[in-house]
Amino acid sequence: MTKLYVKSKDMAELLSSQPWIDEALSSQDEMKEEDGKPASYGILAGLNEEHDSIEEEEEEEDGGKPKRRGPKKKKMTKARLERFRARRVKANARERTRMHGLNDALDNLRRVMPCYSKTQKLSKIETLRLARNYIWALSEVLESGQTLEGKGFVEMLCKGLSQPTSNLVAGCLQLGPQSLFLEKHEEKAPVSDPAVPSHSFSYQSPGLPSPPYGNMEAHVVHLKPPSFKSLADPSFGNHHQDCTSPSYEGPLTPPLSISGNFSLKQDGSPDLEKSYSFMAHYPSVSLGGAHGHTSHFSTTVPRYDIPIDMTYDSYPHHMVGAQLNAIFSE
DNA sequence: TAGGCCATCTGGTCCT
DNA sequence: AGGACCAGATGGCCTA
Repeated sequence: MTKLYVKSKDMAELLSSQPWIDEALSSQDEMKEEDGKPASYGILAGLNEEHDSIEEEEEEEDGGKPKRRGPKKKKMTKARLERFRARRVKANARERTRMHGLNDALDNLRRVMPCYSKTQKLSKIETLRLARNYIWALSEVLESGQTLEGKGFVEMLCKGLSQPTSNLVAGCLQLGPQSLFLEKHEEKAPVSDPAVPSHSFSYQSPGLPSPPYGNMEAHVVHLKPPSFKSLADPSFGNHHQDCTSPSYEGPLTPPLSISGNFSLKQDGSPDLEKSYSFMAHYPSVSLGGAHGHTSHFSTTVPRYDIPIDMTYDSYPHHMVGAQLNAIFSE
């Protein structure tokens, strides 16, 4: 049964008294079949042109004969109705495409977030909140020129996020990289034996609630560079090229770059063709030795992700270790 | 079952 | 006139 969505019962009665309404209503069911979606809302779609005339008549009816003014309303003929429907279907398709584009952009944003999972996507609103926090946190790092403490970084990222998302982010960031880049400042990371799984990635309960969505191992963690001092070092972005670890075929997310993102080719070198290029301007940013007032960072920071849908046991830790050593052994 | 999230439809508004 | 954008409404799906 088709529903009428109108402002008032009176209006519904008024509209239903119109001769064209039956035809229009019957067409709604066809619409439903065509679009594969309920047409319950705006069931009078395409008939609003007629609403105006109806309301006009109502206003003019006080006292005597309704006077017709303004452009003469065309009767909703079958041809007009069909034209309207065609227009509406086209508009719906455009709107779908538009929303898909929006969702794609949101997906791209998810991929460059500190915590990314294909299996458990952040909601739209949480993605935007996390993005805001992420930008904020990175800005803080740039301004202070210091590395954020792991806990502080997590706290900044989780500000304003829902509890489940906070748990997810906190859990992801406590998986290992945090301790990794904190250790870096204490001592040079020893070159790990590629054959031996990296201890840094052995999951230890961080004392935080478990992520609500599956295992830790199901999420991608974007590793942070040890400090943003490295960003100012032009040689930093080349580390991944020197990495001699076996080529990893997993889903590397776009590596983060201050100046944009780049994609990695199969051999691990940056795919400049696919790189985004936008310059970030940071006025008077002090980066531990970096000079200048407006910094154009053209260096890139490689990001290495733990692939999703891969259990801890199956994950090639030695590759992670090699990659991390390449990053952090500066 | 309620609430959150999402995709879609829809009509209005603005712009080209 | 037609397209882009927007916000409201709706129903489906999923989870606690």
